[in-house]
Amino acid sequence: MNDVKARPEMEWVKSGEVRISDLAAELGLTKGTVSRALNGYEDISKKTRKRVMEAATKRGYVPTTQARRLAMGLTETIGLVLPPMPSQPVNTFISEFINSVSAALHLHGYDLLVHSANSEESEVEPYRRLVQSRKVDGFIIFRTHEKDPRVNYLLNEGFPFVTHGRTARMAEHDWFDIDGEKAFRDATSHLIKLGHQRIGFVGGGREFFSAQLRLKGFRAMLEESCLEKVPSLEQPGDLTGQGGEIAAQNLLKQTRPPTAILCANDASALGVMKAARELGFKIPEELSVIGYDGIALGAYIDPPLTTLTFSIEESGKEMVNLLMRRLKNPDLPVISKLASAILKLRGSEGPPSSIQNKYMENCL
Amino acid sequence: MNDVKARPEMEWVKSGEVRISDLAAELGLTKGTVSRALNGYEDISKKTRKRVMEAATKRGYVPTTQARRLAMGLTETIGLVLPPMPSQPVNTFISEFINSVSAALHLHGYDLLVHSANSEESEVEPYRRLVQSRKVDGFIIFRTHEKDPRVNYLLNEGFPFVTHGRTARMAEHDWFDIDGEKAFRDATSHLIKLGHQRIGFVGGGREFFSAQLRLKGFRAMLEESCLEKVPSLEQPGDLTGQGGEIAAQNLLKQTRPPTAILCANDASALGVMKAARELGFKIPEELSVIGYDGIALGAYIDPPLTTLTFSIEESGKEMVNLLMRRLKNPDLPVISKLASAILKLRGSEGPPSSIQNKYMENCL
DNA sequence: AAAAATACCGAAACCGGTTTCGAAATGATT
DNA sequence: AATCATTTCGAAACCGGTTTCGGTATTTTT
Repeated sequence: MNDVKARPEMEWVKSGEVRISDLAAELGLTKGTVSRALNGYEDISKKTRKRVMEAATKRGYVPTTQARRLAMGLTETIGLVLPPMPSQPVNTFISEFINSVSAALHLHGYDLLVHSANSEESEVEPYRRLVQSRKVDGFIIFRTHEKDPRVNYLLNEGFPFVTHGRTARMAEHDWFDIDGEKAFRDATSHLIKLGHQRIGFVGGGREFFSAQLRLKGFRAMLEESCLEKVPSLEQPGDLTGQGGEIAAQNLLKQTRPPTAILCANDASALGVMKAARELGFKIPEELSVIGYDGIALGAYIDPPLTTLTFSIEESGKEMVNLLMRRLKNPDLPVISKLASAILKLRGSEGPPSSIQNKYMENCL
Repeated sequence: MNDVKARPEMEWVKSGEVRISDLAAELGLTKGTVSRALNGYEDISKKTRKRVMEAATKRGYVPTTQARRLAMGLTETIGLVLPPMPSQPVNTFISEFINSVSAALHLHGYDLLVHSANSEESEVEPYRRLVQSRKVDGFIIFRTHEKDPRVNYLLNEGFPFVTHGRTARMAEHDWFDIDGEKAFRDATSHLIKLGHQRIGFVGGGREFFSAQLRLKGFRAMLEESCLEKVPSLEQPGDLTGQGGEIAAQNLLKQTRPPTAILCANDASALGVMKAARELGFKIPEELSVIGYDGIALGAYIDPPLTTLTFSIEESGKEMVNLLMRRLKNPDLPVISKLASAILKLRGSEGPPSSIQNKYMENCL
């Protein structure tokens, strides 16, 4: 029927009825002794330890978390504040990220407290509340800004945290990031090698540092390849499908539209593809599109979306490792880890149609 | 620069340094009195209450959560256990759901503890751990099975919870659900009215009760419309894109393939569309496809996916309301709420090509 | 003005653990 | 056998709040 009776020794005793004092009384010991026996202190004889542990499992004793945490002065909980979401419907990233972070934390005996952000109040307010009420021992922050008020606040408080993404103060805190700059250099280079000369770029909002770095990688590769930087080919976006649509319209209605568009994430890439279809551009024959994020869904559309992908699970694990290290020893020097995204060719890019290929100039 | 100095009265005092005993000493009161003053007890004079509250805000006092919770014997925390995720890549639902639940809980002063499930262990194990260690006061469960071991366990323990989705024991616990049966009746009816006679169905795995109900709605409407039930047109699925692909191949390679396919969720619908493209079926001219979930991304593919949609935010809110009611008074009779999904026509369905329309028979 | 009722606050127990300290019991040393 | 070192556990403080109970001080009643 179910797993409930998989533990015969529990004899249908409801959980959570037995306290440490019950156990102590039953064994003729004090609760201090029982506690030390259970926690592996050295000053407990093998015999009593065995006796205590057997009684504990027999009675199904599990220490009450709240009491333990109060006594030990820590919460064994990490906070994760979700960004306001109305603007980000296509967010498969977040659930995977939460899942991997939660799993990694669990290995260290930590819990994950997920808090939602209220878009009306300041971005730091949730953090402040969690810090002041001492609900968490540390934070995992993602979607960093270059000047990030959350980072400023926590640094000022001396409160532990790790970011997913760099900030202007990255020398002062632990962080994990994907090398978006290199990723976009790679993607740009790939397009250039295919023969593209006019490449559009759909950005991800000035507020996100990572989006800036992606743009930087794009520009760097253009320059390296002696392609002129055309301001009108760089369109702002907002990491949403809608933003991608608008940006694509701005790009494709130009007299000399780009033959390829690089997008700051997959959601905008989908918007770009939609707008392109509506304007009669065939992908990839007349327009190459490349996204970033590697969302699984991209493999199911037509044509499948070429994208830059990375392991969300690894991200979660690494960040948890960084944070645990920091919690164990707050005085360690800050460290960081930069992982790389890989270009996953799925078919939404290809060589440009021959017409345009006149403007090729030698780089030297 | 940031919001840190938005509170001048705090004077750069690090948070969390002041305890209730400090406050009491400073005011010449006992901590009991301070506590009662802060918590609105009636036996405190207006004057002292004012004095206490002013001192509290001035010193930036915030009670330590762990201590409060221990004293009050509750955790003010709700647990949410994520299903093992490797099989569910297209999961925009979860993040939105977490967000809305978290926001709703926050209004009641509750926190959300998100736990990940380990696919190797029993499904109830995470719940058991959280119950025994008293980390949460209640659970929010989603993706229910008809015979759900988690529900069995919690009912047996008498532990509060609400499910998103019904179960075989739905008379014994609070639940919220979308009326998937009606939704699929509607969708099927819509297809029939368009002229479809052979409609395929891609299921969602026998283990999910909701998927069963969707199938039930599909069958009911077929029968109501005097269309014969063709077993080979009902394919099992697993709520993933891959499952959809396989199911679609099984359907479309038949000698008389369906002219429309109804899918248990959007992810499988995307798989179906991919397989259909690869087999040369034009959507919606030669094949109509309808999904379920209303994922935002469906609007960006070609053709945009017609789907059954519902408000995730409402789901979260309602479930939290049900759970809060239960926590306040555990002895109340169980209640439930059934919301309905609406058919969102986006273009992946249409009338069948004329060839097939021979088999129309009169229903009476 | 004495008695009764009320307002207000202190004292102390309590929530359920952890950890320090010291004492008793045991074993080793000379 | 007396002394010293070790092992092992009890006692009690502590974490930081909440809540019950009872006792003054004050006000109201008669």
